[in-house]
Amino acid sequence: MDVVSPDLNSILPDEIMDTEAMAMEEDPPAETPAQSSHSAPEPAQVPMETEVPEIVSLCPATTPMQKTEALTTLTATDSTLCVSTGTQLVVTSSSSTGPKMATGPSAVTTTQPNSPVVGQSIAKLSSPFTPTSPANHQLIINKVAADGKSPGTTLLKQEGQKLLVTGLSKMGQPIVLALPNTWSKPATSQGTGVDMKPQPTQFKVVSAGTKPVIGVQAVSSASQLLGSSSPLQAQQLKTVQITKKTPVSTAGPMITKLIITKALNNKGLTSQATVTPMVTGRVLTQSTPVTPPRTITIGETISTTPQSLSSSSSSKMAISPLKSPNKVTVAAQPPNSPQKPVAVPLNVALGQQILTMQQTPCTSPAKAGSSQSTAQTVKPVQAVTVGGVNTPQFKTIIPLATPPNVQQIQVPGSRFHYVRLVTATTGNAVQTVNTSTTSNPTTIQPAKPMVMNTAAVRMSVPIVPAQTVKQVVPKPMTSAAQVMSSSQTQQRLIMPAAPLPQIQPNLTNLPPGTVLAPAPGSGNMGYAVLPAQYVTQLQQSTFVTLASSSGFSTPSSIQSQARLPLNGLSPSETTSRPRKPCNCTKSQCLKLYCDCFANGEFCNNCNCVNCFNNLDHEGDRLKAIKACLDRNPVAFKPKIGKGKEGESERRHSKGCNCKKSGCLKNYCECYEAKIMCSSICKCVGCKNFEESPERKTLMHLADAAEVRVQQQTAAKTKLSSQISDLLTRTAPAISSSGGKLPYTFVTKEVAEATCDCLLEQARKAERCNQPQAMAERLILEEFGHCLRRIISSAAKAKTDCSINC
DNA sequence: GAGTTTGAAACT
DNA sequence: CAGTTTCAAACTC
Repeated sequence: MDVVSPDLNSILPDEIMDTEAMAMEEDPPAETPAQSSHSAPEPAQVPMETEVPEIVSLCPATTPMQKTEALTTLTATDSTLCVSTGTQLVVTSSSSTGPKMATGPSAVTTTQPNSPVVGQSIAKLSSPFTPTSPANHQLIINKVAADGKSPGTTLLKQEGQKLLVTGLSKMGQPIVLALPNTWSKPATSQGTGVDMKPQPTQFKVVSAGTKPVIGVQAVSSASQLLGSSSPLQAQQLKTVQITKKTPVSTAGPMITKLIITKALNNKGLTSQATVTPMVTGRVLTQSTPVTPPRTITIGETISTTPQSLSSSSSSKMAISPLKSPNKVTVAAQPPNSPQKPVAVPLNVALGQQILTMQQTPCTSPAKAGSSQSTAQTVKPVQAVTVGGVNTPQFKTIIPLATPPNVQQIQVPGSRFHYVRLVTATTGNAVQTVNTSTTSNPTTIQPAKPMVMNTAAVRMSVPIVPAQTVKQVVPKPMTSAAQVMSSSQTQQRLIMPAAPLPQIQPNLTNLPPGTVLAPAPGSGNMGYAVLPAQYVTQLQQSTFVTLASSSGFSTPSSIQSQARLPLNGLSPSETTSRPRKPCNCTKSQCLKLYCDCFANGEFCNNCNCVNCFNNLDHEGDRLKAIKACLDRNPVAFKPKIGKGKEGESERRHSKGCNCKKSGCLKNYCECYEAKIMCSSICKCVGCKNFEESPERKTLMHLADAAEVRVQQQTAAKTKLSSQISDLLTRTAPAISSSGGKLPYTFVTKEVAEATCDCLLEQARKAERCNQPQAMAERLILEEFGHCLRRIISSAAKAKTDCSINC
């Protein structure tokens, strides 16, 4: 399973983001199994901004023969990782093919004792993209300086029984990794390939004082599985818990905890055994106004053999920078371990984004399932991407194991009052995921897929708008279970629906409402991409619960929502300014002419004629989608994306072709998206560039007009509110002194007379050809006069009353 | 609101 | 791939 931060997207090496490449990487040539186990590919370490702990100590495991151990006792105090705001974490548990855990800056590489690499068996702090040891099951937390150079560069030295990691943090403070004496041997033994007994390893990285602390605790040595045929290695569990502590603010402490638990089920004893990674993931996000802790629990189970480790099975996880208290729990467990719902509060509002990807040796879960036992079959994966900064899109994929029954569910507040959920007829896992803002920060969830036959499916969808969004466009994946993330505005749920075998489009390009064809042999797995609105509009409530009476099978359910930009518009913009209804008449709203369709949305409240862009014409819609994708594989990707490397400006992916508008009208897609034309545009007479005086003038006018509109709207709203309040107030009309209260003088007649006066002023201004500003002024002045007269009358009446009384 | 302009999408 | 047509939004009156 991969979790990739959107922010990391731009800096992640291709081998990380490209799942295909990863698959290849994880599939070393069969003729070189030994090599793979001893010299795994060098992991690409992802730079990240993480404060480096001043002191890092590594503690040995309790017992060398520890097989399966779930680390559930770690707390924020014993193992913590302090990550500064904006820190990105990429945590990858490596399989035999190579290290698979890496984090950004402030990297700590924890190599298993029996790591193939001698001398680097324990830990490593390195600069960005520094080759790490090929040790399997490595945990790499890579410290990278802001500039990727010396400040964060660390060196790793192993001195006898101690492993020292030296380096300087951003603050120039040395980093020390103290390696217990018991740790030195495993690495060497691994290199020899002799006596590969499990070497329980426990890491504790703790820093003292109030400064950031990085804590990594690993229990058991999964890497020992490599090349080891010992039956004692039935299951090994590696757990890493990283807790982030940030300086306690007045608003409350911000805590981010990352718990990674990886279980390896080493069943086979022969080198011919295959690896069947089972990945179950659950990501729940929930946020509260006070930025509660976020917790992500991802269960991963890998059943493997010594040989299998060298052939495949790796998992990566990248966790986006955590700008707020986070809590991430990643658990990999044996297939048979119980899996329980885990509360994973995640504050999406802070721009976090998590990209979860399933990576398996097989091209699809279906294949994996066909080649493996039921328990070891790669299960459908549920993944959620949480839009973070500039994150364009947020999608949830809920693979099904069975052909679903489509159901309609009334979702209050949703533009689309239906949700297509699919019923799973098989015994595959249906999981109920609950999110709670008060979830236990140290929750560790068993990764075992749950079997919930015909159980109601509930998806609690905490909806929190993301402050910012960053585009994440993962490359096409071969696995049917994927996490899609693109820079589209709308949140989307890909949910099980009726299978449509004839369509197997690129998931990353699919619009909502799409039903994905089941992968061959996948057991009729189907996916439906639902319009995001139904969720988006449910953001009024903290949770959205979708229920299916029949339920559908998923190893886990993940729900999280974030508002994402649409073609460059910020979430707030898209939220506050719903897309216009289309007016298509001839395209049936099944071509990209239709904005609704192009945006991957169903038409709703549109003015279109003969619209097929709805669930009633799902078949036609799907065909149209397929046709569009055939013409343009990225047809449904947002046109506005990030520019070239180093370019922070958004730009049109294709560029415009304007010829007459000068790119200063909304005909131009660049101008419409409020971006300037770029070198890829083919426009003629373009005036939409930085220094263009026309553009500046236009922008100023537009800004002024917008401000004016806002002011007028605000004034109207306020005035209307005041008048309404006066006219509808139910307070006694007679004051305690017996006189009429002033507002009682604003009778219907008075109000009408006032309106007449105002209208007269408007007419007068119109007759005189006064500019609008002057007209408004005259009207407002007249309104002031009217008010004064009313107040004067009220005061006079009160005075008279006082005299009379 | 009707008609025109415009440029992307679709088509050839 | 280029030219043409279709289409719907943007724009003008």
